[in-house]
Amino acid sequence: MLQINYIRQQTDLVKKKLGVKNFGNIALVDELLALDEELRKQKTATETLQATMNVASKEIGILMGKGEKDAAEQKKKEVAQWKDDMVIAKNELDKLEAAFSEKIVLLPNLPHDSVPAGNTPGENEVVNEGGTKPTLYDGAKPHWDLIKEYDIIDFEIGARITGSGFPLYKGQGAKLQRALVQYFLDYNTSAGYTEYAPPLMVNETSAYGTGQLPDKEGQMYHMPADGFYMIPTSEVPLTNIFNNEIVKEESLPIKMTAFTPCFRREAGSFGADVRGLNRLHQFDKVEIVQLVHPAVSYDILQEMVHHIERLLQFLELPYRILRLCGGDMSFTSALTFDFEVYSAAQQKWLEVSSVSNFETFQTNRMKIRYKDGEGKTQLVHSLNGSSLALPRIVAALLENNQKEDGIHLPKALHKYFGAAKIER
RNA sequence: GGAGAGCUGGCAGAGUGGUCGAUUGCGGCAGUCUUGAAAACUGUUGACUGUUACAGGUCCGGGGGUUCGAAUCCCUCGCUCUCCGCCA
Repeated sequence: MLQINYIRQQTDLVKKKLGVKNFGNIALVDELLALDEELRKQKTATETLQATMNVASKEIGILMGKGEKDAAEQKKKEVAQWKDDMVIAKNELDKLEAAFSEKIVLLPNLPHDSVPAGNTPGENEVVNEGGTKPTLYDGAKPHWDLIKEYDIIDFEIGARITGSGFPLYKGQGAKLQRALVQYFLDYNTSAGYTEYAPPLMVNETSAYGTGQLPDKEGQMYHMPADGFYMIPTSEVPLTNIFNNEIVKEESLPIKMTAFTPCFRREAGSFGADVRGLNRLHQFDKVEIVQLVHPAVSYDILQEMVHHIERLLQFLELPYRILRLCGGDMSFTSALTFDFEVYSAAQQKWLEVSSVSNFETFQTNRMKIRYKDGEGKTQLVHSLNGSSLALPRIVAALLENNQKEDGIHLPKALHKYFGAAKIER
């Protein structure tokens, strides 16, 4: 969440940047500032009264200690008179604080200066492309047909067990998942990321910390009996590992990676986008997260982009990298690069990774800080990216590499899959 | 699931209604000593908020209550440990 001090000092800039993000309620900034002023006034008044009462209470204590009971009783009566005022002042303060915190979490992160204006995916800026689109043979099919032909993923049975969007991987399909996960994790850990296997459900505080709440309330599976949410991405538990900690400056950057299934309700999604593996309620993903020194966060963002780009090159998939425009960026992000791979049979670009710098937006909520050279506590910057989301990678691998004699896997996977191709 | 015991500063661990934001030890930092280090000794050392700076306010697992005053008493939730039950 944004820092009120910054909003106070840079009001016009904040409004301008919210405009770039296509935020609909810029008047909220002025509402917040008014509320903030009232809040601080009330706070001063309440605290002054509190200070007076504290002094008097202390005096009573001293009188009691000396055994001057009558004087103490007299003083007690005096202090009791202020109590009602205190209750009123405190109530007012609580009300203002609740109103304030309810509103400040509605402001999205501010976009970085390099974020292009725009509201639709079409306005995203292609910053790099790589690989070559394959030429498919005559009998080529989209992946939803291939998975049946090879009997590697079954949506019908998954739907019977749970519901639509919960695929059942089978045989070579299940093994391919395992191979990809293993490969991605090895690739990340060899780049210095520490591997974690975090909880798959999180509590409300954690979901709030990374910004899923209150923004994405309806998109997570919720367990009301226990107050838990199924994670939509391992970003949530990973980033929360350092929740409320002051880390050593020299321990930065903190690099984390994890494989987890991800759960998304995808309420409101429909149409051709959801066909086959393109959009699921449960899918596997390997994630990278970094907590870094603010001075270098944009260098690290570039480093993470290169890290993921190389991974796609190893997978020999045609890809492109997009700098998201203001209106297409997530609520929490300051700058995001999306990676898409080309899935040849459905002739579509599929998003397989999203790499973002959140600056202090998440760490301000989670209070993840370090002490700088002068001993002052500062918020670290948080970044994350998918490396990678599996289903669409699988879709592209199947479609792009299909041949008469099977699906030829990229070299990098042979060792992990234990074979060079998927056979009928 | 049942019974019991706990939750205090980076860690250990005192504190059971009043000058307690908290004794002490360890650790950290600085200094003395030393060629250097260790040891010893001395000093210093929580976070948030706030102020030009001071002051002030808040924080002893979370929330609520009693009281002039709560780390301390009460309620409630969470977590940890021990025992029993069940179980991958």
